[in-house]
Amino acid sequence: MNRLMKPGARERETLLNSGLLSMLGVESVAAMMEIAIIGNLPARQILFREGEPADMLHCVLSGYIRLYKLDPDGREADVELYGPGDLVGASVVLDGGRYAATAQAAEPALIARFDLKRVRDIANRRPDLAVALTDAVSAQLAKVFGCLANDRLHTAPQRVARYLLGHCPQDGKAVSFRLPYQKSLLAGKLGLAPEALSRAFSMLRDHGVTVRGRLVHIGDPEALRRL
Amino acid sequence: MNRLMKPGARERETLLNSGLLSMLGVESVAAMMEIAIIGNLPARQILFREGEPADMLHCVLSGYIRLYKLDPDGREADVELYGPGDLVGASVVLDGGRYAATAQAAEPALIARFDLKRVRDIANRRPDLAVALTDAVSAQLAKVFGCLANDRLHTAPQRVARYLLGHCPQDGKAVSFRLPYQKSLLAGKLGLAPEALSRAFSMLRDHGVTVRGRLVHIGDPEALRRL
DNA sequence: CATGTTCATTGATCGAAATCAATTCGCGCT
DNA sequence: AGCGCGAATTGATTTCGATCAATGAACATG
Repeated sequence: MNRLMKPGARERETLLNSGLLSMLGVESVAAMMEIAIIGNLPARQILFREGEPADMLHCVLSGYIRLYKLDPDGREADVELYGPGDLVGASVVLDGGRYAATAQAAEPALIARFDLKRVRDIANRRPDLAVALTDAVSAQLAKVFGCLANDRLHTAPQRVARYLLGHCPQDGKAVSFRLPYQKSLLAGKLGLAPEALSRAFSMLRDHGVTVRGRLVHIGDPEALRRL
Repeated sequence: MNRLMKPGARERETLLNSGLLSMLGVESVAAMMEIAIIGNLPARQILFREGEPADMLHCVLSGYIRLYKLDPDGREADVELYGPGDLVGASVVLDGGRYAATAQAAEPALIARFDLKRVRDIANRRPDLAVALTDAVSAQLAKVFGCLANDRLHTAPQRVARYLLGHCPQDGKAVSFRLPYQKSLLAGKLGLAPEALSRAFSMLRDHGVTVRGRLVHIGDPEALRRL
């Protein structure tokens, strides 16, 4: 990783608004800031690999981090996609565990890193950190439950429709917005091959969805909700 | 729920060996025992429903609890299956969240219930509880990641083979064992229709797996590992 | 021991999505 | 603005698993 450094003003600002730090009291925030190390990752850089001893907790400041598992013959399955404010690597038992999956920068990214041992030390002294960690991991667990059920219950076009709805600024009226990352990433996140995502988009054309490049226009959100 | 009661000697013993309590110091154990309520559930009883305000944490003492999500038209997708020692309902933010899925007793079950507010109070005083909770939820998260990747990467027979291998007492030699629950439950856990599980078993017959009722015999674990 | 009910298996059909292959498009570069 | 490469689309094919329907096995019940 390039350019390890202490957090500057910008990074502190972003960290303060992150899922984890925003839950903490001022003293715990200070303690975490103290041990934070900022690093920037070039695209495709591996943050950690499945099975490695886990020694770091990470928080995304900008960019996206893809979490995936490998099968014996090298195929990859994405299990999570972390964006700004998200905690990466919390699926690890706080003490002495190993990473459950591989994390890779999907694009150039800025992250904060925390030494896991020191996090644990702080958590043992400051319950608000421990509780905030539990909350963060619980929220992730709930999200993955949703993803798993979504996979098992819905077809590709339905999953895409739900994703779009979840990213509509408001509800009810027509909207346009930009996909936050490239389509192959989105496909992975939804558990689809890129081709399947493409086909899903073209089916949704009949339901008022227009896509050009990363620009998506949704004519009638209600129609999408009904599938 | 029938017969609410304080934990007796048997229940205390089981609780002490549970995933959560076994990680705690004696004082935290005592505090948790203090607020534990034992209940037994008849088969099919609902413990809580998706979307309800979450006010209880549960620990399975015996039996199995099925966690599932519903889609609009009433179809169910199992997302987790909890057995003795497992923590149910931890996918809930500790403060004021709602249950992310529905929990149902898959068979007659004995559980311990903890008032979530009081758990949070204890966690705020006793870091070891907060940290143990984080660990428990982290472990669940890692497990679900594995499940999601498994779903996306492997076919039905492969998933069944992996399940069987994961439940083999030892490795390398032929073994027999009993499925811990009925096959329809196993099918749900693996994200399969019961028919698909049946077919998977019959394919595995050609690879040294014999099934009669709940009894499974595995002739050559190595053959299974190679698919 | 008989009986009814739930659970499991088997067969046949259908639909959804992975895969392979071939263009085409969009985007970053100079 | 045009170039070039990776990303995205489209088409054809195949595989896998859901679903429906019917039979068979296991189990609790009286």
